[in-house]
Amino acid sequence: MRADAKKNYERLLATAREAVAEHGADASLRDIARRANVGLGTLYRHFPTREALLEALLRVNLDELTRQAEQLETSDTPDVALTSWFRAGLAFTRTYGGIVSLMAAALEDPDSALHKSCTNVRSAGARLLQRAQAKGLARVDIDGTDLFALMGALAWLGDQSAFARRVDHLSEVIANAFLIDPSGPVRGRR
Amino acid sequence: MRADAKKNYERLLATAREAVAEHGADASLRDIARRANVGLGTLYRHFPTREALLEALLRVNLDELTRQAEQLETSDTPDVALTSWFRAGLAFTRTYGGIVSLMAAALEDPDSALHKSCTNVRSAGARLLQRAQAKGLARVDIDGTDLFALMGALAWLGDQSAFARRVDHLSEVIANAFLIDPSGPVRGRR
DNA sequence: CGCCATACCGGAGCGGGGCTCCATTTATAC
DNA sequence: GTATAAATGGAGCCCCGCTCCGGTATGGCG
Repeated sequence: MRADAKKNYERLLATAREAVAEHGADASLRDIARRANVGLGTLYRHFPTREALLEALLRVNLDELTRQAEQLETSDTPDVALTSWFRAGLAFTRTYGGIVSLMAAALEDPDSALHKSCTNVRSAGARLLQRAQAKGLARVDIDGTDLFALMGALAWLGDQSAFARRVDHLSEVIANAFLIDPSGPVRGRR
Repeated sequence: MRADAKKNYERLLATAREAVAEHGADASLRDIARRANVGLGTLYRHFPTREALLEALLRVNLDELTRQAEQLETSDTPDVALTSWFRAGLAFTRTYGGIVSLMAAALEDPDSALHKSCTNVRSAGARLLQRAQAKGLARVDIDGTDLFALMGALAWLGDQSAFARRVDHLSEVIANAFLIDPSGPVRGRR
């Protein structure tokens, strides 16, 4: 890669980070190019699709999330491991607004730049789930995609200002839904 | 209202119904006007905002949903009443794609044309929930807004093609999360 | 050092969207 | 039949995503 190209690439990425943090996943690409002092054509050459740009932005975080799951796979309390990973995933979705629908779409589109990262996350979560299921600590009628879906649903709630502050509470509720507490869950605590 | 105005109003509504059914809540207003053989200005006079148009489209369904809840309030099995209303609400969100984020936003915006219908639905659901809670059949750390949020989250899942076919299953899972079965729930049935 | 192939750049241009505004047309009351 | 207020419709403005290509700068080579 030529020196000027690399410079522009990194400029774009930095600017995109700001813009997406500010306006969510559907930030204006034209605006990003403008703010990076770069032509629109340049942006599109480096990132042919919006997914490609977001992939570059999210790759680090998504890989980190997968790594975390792998690390938690050795835990001897698979239920705790599962819920804490679930929380971590949810926390990640808070870094940028509106990314979760892109990710959901990417799951089904093998050509999306986000496809691989997303399926990686899904499988990582699936393995954590399976370990919990094997010890009778989680419902067995749930699979990795269901787990991803529930995380996505909660992430969507986090994007809606009417519901955002209830996400923590609702994620507990939903976690209780797929976990099985052998000592009998204490429900309706309030 | 002048006769021609009324004619156009109804044409627009009919066309909008088709277009929104086809392209979801963010269907092109320009396109709706075109397909209704009506100027864009005419559309905007009758429906000054997109919310206003959707309000006209959804009013019937939303009122029906509220009515159903009121009817179920006399049920002597409040848990069954709650879940069947929850399902009905979910079924409603399937009539048009992408309406749920509009509704979530309307909940917090008193100026939205959809505000009243949405808060009505929320309160109707809240009453059903309270009855179930009073008989110890539902978690008490949940309120009407939480219920609305969970319905919205499932509706969002229904809009994502990767998750749509799991909605029925996941709605059972989530229903189990806020219901309390006194005989002890049979979890992980599969 | 200077030259040239080529990788790279930028933005004009296209189609489409939301929304406004007002000259023109039309319905209706008299 | 006419006056008048109501209603119309589309041109116009700005934003968007995306493509395409004439111009420009870089880096290797003589």
